[in-house]
Parts: sequence; structure tokens; C-alpha cells
Amino acid sequence: MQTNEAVTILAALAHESRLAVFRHLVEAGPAGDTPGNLAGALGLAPSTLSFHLKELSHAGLVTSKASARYLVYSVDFARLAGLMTFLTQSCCRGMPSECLSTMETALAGCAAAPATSTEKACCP
Amino acid sequence: MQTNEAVTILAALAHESRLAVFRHLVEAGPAGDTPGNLAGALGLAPSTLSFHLKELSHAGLVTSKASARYLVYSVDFARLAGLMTFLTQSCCRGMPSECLSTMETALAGCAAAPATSTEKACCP
DNA sequence: TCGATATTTCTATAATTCTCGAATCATGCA
DNA sequence: TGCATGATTCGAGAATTATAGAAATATCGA
Repeated sequence: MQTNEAVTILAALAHESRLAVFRHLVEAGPAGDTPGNLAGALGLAPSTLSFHLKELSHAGLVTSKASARYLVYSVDFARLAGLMTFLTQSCCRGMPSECLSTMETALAGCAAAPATSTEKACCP
Repeated sequence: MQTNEAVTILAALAHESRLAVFRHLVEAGPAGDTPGNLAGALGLAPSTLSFHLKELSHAGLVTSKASARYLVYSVDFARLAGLMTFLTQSCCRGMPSECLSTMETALAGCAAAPATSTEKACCP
């Protein structure tokens, strides 16, 4: 991943509303969710939400597809994983051992979670 | 890690110059580097660099300590690891298996690197 | 002490980002 | 076709962030 690509993704996530939208879509999983639901759940004006979705979309973090009269946005998990790999690589160039142990702990927590779980217990 | 904390960290990294500064400091490792060197290496005006270092510092990503006439900035690796854990947790709530395999690959690459290496071969 | 160097803070300006009402564009249904 | 609904785009104003010269602060060495 190029540096400027990483900047775009980081900027997309570096906003309270956008991070909330993104996390909401993460929770929704591959099935995704519609702008209407998101706006209602997060208390955002439709045009404001659309602005933020465009940012996330431009960063490649979410994609949308039309479904009847609705749009369905969903997270591109590979893109998020790509950012994490980029950050991990940054970290490991400085202090690999410390980062390794931290990340392994985080991953261990995730590994315990069922793949399509709707509960929040996995990663407290 | 709280959401607004994550937003602060993401925002601190979501700028070309700041990400460059941060990565330069990562390369420097625990020994750190001075604003003078950073400004020279990255071609930034001293006041501009100072502005960005303040942002990174405010996000807790870097710390500084005085050394003679110089200041030495260095990365707080635990803070970066904290952000990565936060993102990993987000990822694993949606599609654990995919994220797991990606992260494990990234970590495997890092594990092969010597802890205080100055070469760039570890994480291409 | 004086001068040189390192760094930050101040200040002003420029640029970007954010918000949201209004207008616009589709789609599906009666 | 006409209407209601879902979503985006447009436009204007507000707020935030970025840049960099100038001034201020601090430390070292001569």
C-alpha cells in the first residue's frame, strides 16, 4: 500500500461520525446496511451522511450496490486489513517484539469469536 | 481505547507530512530524532514541523525529552499498538477469519526482522 | 557575557473540511 | 402517469486545519 493511499484511508476514519458509520457497517457484516438506517441509527442528516459515505467510499473502505429502491453499503474488509498491515509494518520496523506480542493478543481475542457473531463479547 | 481517542490518533496520522514524520521516527527507533534532523530530512519549515509534532504529541504517538540543547522525539510504540488493536477489534467483529489470516501474514513478516535492524528488507 | 543554534509560540493568511437545507435524480407502486 | 420514498448533489456559510515568517525562549560554547 502506498503512503498516500494510507493517508486517504486514515483521513476517512479520522472523523467521529465516519468512524461511527464505519463501525456500524462492520457490525452489519457482509450484509451491509442502507443510508436510511444509518442516518436514523446515528442521528445524521441525510446529506451529511451521504457526504461521509462518499469519503469512506473514496477511500475504498466501503462499497455500495443498488438493491431495489435502496442502496446497500458494506465494508471492504480487505481494505481495512490492508491498512492494518501497513501500520503493522510501520510498527515492526521500530520495535518488532513489542508490537508482535500486542498484536498476537489482539488476534487471539478475535480468533475466539464466531465468524458471524452478533454478540459484542469478542473484543471488549 | 475510546472511540474519540482513536479518532485523535487517526487524525494525527492522516496527513502526508505527519505520517512521514512518524515513519521517520519509527525508523529511528527508541533512540528517536531531533526536530532539526526531521525538518532537514523532510524539507519542512521549522514552525510547520513543530506544529505537526505537537499534533502527534497530543495524540500520544510521540514523546519528547530534552537532551542538552536538543529535543529528542521518539515514537510511543505502545500507542501505535493500541490503535492497531482497536482496528483489529473492529475488523474481527465483521469478518474474523479474513482479517486473521491477513494479520498473521503481516506479523510473520515482522517476526523475521531483527529487533534493532536498520535495513528495510523486513516489510516491503 | 555574547553570539550562535535549536525549538517553540505567535500571528496572519490560505486552504480544506463539515454541515445541512433545498433542489435533483431514480425507483417502485397505485 | 402521478406520487411517495430513498438517496445524492448543490450551494452557502461555519468551523477547523495548515503554512510559514517573525518574534520569543533557552542552551551551549567561546
